[in-house]
Amino acid sequence: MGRPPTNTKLRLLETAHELIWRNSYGAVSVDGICEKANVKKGSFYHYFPSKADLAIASIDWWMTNTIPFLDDIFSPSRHPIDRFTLLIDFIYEKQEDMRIEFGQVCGCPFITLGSELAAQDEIIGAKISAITQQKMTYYENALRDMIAMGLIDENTDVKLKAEEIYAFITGNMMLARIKNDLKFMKKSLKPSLMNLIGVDLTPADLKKLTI
Amino acid sequence: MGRPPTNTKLRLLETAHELIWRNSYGAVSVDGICEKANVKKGSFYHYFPSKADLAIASIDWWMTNTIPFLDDIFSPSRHPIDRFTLLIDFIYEKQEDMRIEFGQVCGCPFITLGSELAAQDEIIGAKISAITQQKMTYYENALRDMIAMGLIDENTDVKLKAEEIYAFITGNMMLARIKNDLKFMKKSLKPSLMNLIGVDLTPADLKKLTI
DNA sequence: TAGGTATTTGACTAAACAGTCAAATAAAGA
DNA sequence: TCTTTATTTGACTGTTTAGTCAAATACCTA
Repeated sequence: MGRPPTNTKLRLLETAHELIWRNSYGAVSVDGICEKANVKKGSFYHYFPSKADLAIASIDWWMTNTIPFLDDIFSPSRHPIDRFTLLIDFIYEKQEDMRIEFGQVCGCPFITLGSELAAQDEIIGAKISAITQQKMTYYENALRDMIAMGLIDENTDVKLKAEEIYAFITGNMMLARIKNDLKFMKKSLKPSLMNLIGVDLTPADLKKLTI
Repeated sequence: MGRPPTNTKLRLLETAHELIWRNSYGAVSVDGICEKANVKKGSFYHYFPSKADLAIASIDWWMTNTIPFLDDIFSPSRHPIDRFTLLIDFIYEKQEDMRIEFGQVCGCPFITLGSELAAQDEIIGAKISAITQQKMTYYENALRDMIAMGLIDENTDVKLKAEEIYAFITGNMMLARIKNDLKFMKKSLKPSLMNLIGVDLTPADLKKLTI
């Protein structure tokens, strides 16, 4: 009964995500999103009560899209070291795709938006904090498996280490965005991360970790 | 001859820096800066050709202010380990000051602004990249001194390690801003950093590194 | 084919925005 | 006191902004 749903809402989410990721929340207007998504403004406000609400919804939508990839990458069936190297591959490939398509290394969409808006909007701050926590949980599990396998020091504080890993990857993505340059990420992020985690690899194995 | 200079330009730089740091470039208007600085709009455009120019000038001004502190912290007369622990103290104290004054952990002003604007404005991107490089040079020198003193592995790649350190500290500041929380920075940043650098400390020494 | 419902439209507002400018003013030196 | 020069003022413009709304439309079901 009634008119069936369309993909308008989805188009708005996708477009908003892309434009905000490439540029910034402040630099993107509702008009700009509507034009790119081929949606009239009235439709926009039919689906979202405000620009901020769209930004929040697009974060949720993107995270929902990302979880299956993380579930795959951090599958307990994988060797825990492979989980982290696959994670870096996943991040690098996405960044390289963006760079080729838009000429711009875009970094992490959550962190970029969170950094811009956390001080203005508590809801966004809380949302990004929750995503941060969610991602660190994947790391914690991998670290626990590494301890069980004797790959890292059994006294490793996994919560602390997960936070370190997250800050390290985040910092690198941010710098890649600012410099618009993926060299470090390509050449050094994997071996540096292995070193941070505290896993002992032979120099030969470390060399193989360049993407 | 002629009317003497005033502190108007300086007031604009200070105010712009504070407002943009606390909020974001996009959330701060020229009118807002003028009002807070008690400057009429005509005066603003007497000193700066555009809002973007003021942002760039305020970055330069802030970096110029910061250099004497970095020179002191990274003075070759200090023990290289102390240089890094003092750096973290310096960062933490500033963040804690901001949190108390404004109720908001503000993170690194350069990185926050760079992340927001790098994709829109090449000049800003290049400027922040240069500042990044400048800061890493301090780290490189300290690392070389650490090698000379036998504190870290003599095969350490100092340029690479300096980049890791910078990304790590940056990532932590960013997360502190997003979470509006300095707990990790207070409790764990110093020992985690020492671990990243690869300096061997006794557990007792590590415990002392909490701020 | 008629009725019900979600979607779409386009014209609208009011505020905020960056930036302009000619005129007024303040002070130092001659 | 007069000239010179930098600074300050406030009123102004035109554009962009987020957000509103009543009316039109599309499509499913009965």
